[in-house]
Amino acid sequence: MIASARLVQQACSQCALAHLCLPYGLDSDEIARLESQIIPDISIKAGHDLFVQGDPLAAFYAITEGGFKTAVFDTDGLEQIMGFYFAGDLLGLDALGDETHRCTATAIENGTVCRLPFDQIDNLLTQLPSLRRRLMRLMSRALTDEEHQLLTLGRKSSEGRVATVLLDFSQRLAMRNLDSSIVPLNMKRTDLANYLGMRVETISRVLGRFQSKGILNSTRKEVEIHDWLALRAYAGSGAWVADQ
Amino acid sequence: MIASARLVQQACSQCALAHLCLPYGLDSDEIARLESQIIPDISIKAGHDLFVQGDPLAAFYAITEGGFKTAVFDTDGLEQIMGFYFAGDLLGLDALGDETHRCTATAIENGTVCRLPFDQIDNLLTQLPSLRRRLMRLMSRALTDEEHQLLTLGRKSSEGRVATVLLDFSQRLAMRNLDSSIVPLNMKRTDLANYLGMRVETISRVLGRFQSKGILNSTRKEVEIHDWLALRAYAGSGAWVADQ
DNA sequence: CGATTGTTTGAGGAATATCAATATGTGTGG
DNA sequence: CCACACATATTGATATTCCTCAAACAATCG
Repeated sequence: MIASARLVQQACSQCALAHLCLPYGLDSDEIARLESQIIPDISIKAGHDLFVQGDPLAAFYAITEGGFKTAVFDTDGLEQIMGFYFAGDLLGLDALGDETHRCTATAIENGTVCRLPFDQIDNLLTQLPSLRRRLMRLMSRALTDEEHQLLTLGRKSSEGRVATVLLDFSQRLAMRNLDSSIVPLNMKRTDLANYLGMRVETISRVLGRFQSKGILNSTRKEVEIHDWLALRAYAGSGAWVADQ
Repeated sequence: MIASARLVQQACSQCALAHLCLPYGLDSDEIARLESQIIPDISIKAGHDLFVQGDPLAAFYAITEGGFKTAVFDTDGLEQIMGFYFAGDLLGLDALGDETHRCTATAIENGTVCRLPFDQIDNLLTQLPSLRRRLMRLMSRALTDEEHQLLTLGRKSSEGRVATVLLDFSQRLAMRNLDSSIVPLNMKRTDLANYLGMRVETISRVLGRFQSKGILNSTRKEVEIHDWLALRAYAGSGAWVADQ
């Protein structure tokens, strides 16, 4: 599982996830200056928040173990889950604009994080253009991810949505050199349903249909992908809208 | 109409839309340096692209007249419209991360733009921290907007979606000191439908229903809002999901 | 003015939500 | 370590929303 993989050393320079994280693209000297500022190995229990929507930006967090969800809450209390994040992902970039968090980040299982105090990072930013570029790049990636999600919610059927999220998780496993054919679903079904704009029962049924077609094998905690082509077909055009 | 309003002078320092645009928050000296770099008053015809997904970032564009849509295209050619933009809005920020446009910007009607060549802006960025902050802020706002849209697509019924987009457009009129109760719908219904993840027929029916309830008056080109409370109620919880 | 494009309206059907019941898992205290 | 209570997941039956297809209507452009 992504969750239980312990791929991380104390310091960035020895961290197996550095290529996904903030240090990527920095030289060893710059990494040294960065890692002197971070507080590694903070453990977070399932259900606890790293930060809450509206909080002033105090720190970024690099996930070293476990999984998190981010969500925004409407004025009416309507919740929309924006994304799921796993070891190697960086949380808190959402607050870069006005130094206030625009979403809430909650652990979906026990895990550990590195804390990167914002003051210190901000200082480093003025000194290290490469770090500034890296941060910009990560922020830009966040925008791209949200756009993909908009496309998923706007244009795809329930089968297309489920196929898409499975392939997305799978690809993120591959980026971590983990088995991409076994996709853990550590979040609750309600969270997944909320993220995909559908209901838990529908998720259940779609997974059931995929399983009976031999596309995958589904249990409560994970999905094993068998027929990649079929799944990609569902994710691609598995929609009521090939036209318009 | 937003579209036909000609609120703009040649230069930023005299531009009625400066408070929405890049110059906001800069002092007069900084604005002078910025406006010396821009090419104002470029006219764009309906249907033409300012930039295309995949293009290297050459310039930002400030809309001075008219309206634009941005869209991303899937590998399968699936199109999702990401947003609509009007006079005072800045286009091209999507490319800040890797200096490549992630979406296509198309004029939905004839209009004019100011061109801000990226090289020049990039130079200014190293010299003007306030401009850097401003750009960051605008990028962050783009993220927030997309998150709202995710909530709309993920959680709201068709009536909720239509109500939401009308109130959004209305609010943007208010920010420009225009009559916020008369919302022009200059884009085609298909574009609006695509943006909202629904079909043109459904848009039509929802507007019809709203009209017959006295909430608004709808013509092909614009909507006049009468009952704000009702519309807000639809936009807020006008959804199949108050729970979960 | 005709051709084309865009919008509205109607009837029917498919996808997915809702409600209800069952089954499976998970944690806690004895 | 077991048993019970509670949370979560699946399955089934029904209802509703929204899409699909078809046609009429209105606007726009040459």
